[in-house]
Amino acid sequence: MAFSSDLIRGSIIPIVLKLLDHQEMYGYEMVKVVNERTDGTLQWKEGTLYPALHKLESDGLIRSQWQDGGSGRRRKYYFLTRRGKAELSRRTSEWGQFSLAVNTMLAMG
Amino acid sequence: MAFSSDLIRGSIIPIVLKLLDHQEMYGYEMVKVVNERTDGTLQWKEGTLYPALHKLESDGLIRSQWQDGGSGRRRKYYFLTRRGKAELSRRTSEWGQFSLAVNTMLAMG
DNA sequence: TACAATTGCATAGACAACCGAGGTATCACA
DNA sequence: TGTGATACCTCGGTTGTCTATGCAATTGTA
Repeated sequence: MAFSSDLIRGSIIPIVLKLLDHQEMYGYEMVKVVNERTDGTLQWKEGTLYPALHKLESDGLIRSQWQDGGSGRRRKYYFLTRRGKAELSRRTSEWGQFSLAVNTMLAMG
Repeated sequence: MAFSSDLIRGSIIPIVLKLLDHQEMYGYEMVKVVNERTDGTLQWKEGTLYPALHKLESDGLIRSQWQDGGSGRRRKYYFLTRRGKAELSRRTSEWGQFSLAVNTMLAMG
C-alpha cells in the first residue's frame, strides 16, 4: 500500500533516530529494514532517505563513518549523537501526542 | 504544543472529511473545533485550512454553500459529496495502517 | 459613541520536503 | 558478458504549510 506522501512526512526522522538507537546502520539497510518490518506498509525511497540523513547529520543529530563491508563494498554507517538521543525521545513523545489527537478526531461521531 | 508541520501534513484531509461526515461546517468553525477538541494539541491555522478546503472542493470531495448566519455574517458551509464519503473511509483506514506501522517501528527495541 | 476585538473569508510568497528519474561503482552469477 | 543486486548520491517538479496581510461585518467595552 502506497501512502500519500504527506503521511510519510514527519515520520521519517523519528524512525531513523529509533533505528539508530541501539545499533549502527547504513542508509540502504534502513530502507530494506523498514520496508520489511512494516510488511511493505511503509515504502521508503532512497531519494527520500538520503537527503534526510544528510540533514540529520548537518543538524548534529547523527554522525557517519565509512566502513568497508568486507566484500569491498563501502557503506556509510550512521550512529546517534547525544543530541540525537535527546531528539529521539522528544520526537517519540511528539508522535504519541500527535497520533492520539488525530485518532481522537477520526473516532468522533 | 506545536508540531513540526511535516506531521500535520496528511492529517488535515481525513479530519476535515470526518468533521463533515455528519454535519455541515464552515472553515472558521473547523479551526475552532479542532483546536478545542484536541486541547490545543492540533493547532490549525486559517492559512492552512482554507487552501485545503479549496482543493478538496475542486477535487469534488466536498461542496460549499453560502449561508447567512442569521446575525448577518456570511459563512461558507461545506458538506461531503458521495465521492467525499468514499474518500473518508479510504483515508481513515489509511491512517490506521500508517499509524500502526509507525508505532511498530517506534516501539521496537 | 468610539475603539478594539472577534468573526469569517481569502491570497501571496517563503520555505521545505517527497519522489521519480537519473547517475556512479562494485560484486555475484549464469 | 550481461543482468541484477548492492550502495551511494543529486536534481527538478510538484505540492503543501506557515507567516503575513488584507478586507468586511459584528460584537464587546469603556
